[in-house]
Amino acid sequence: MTSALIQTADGAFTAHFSDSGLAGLDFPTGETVSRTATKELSAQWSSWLRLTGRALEQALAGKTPDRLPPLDLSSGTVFQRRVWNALRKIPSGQTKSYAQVAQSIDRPGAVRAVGQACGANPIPVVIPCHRVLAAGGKLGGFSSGLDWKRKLLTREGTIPEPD
DNA sequence: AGTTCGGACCGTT
DNA sequence: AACGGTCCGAACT
Repeated sequence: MTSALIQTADGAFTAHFSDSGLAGLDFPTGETVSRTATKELSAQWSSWLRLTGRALEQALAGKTPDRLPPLDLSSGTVFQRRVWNALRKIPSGQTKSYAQVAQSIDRPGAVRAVGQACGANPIPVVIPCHRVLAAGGKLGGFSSGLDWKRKLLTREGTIPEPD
């Protein structure tokens, strides 16, 4: 497992890689993060890092990444992975409510649990947890800050309701 | 139209 | 046993 910084116009994201792929992505924070120098990364990791960087840039621009590194979602429970998979099927420019996501994975009653699972998403932006809104088009929550949620949605052409 | 409240729902710690 | 990135209906303002 290693971590590396990805510079973007929106700040420095931190990507975490396991042996099987991209395992985590952190929003920019002020803190300095321990990282492995890019030149020391294995060929595999630096290749994934490039793919992640490209994908992230595109996603931040509101586009759908044309290619992704392999994702390592093994940290999640079965239920969570099911939710995350459902999230990946929401195209840019579209949104779903927590209830709709719950239905799409055949657990109509697990609305709140879906919310939890979204919050546990290890790879935000790339796995578009921001495209899930509360009922009635209201913004709902976002663990890493509603500003991000608004910003991402706006770039995708989705006009978020004021509140 | 907007708000507040209460209960029901389900996976996770 | 308690907590959520929820939802819905009821009862208010």
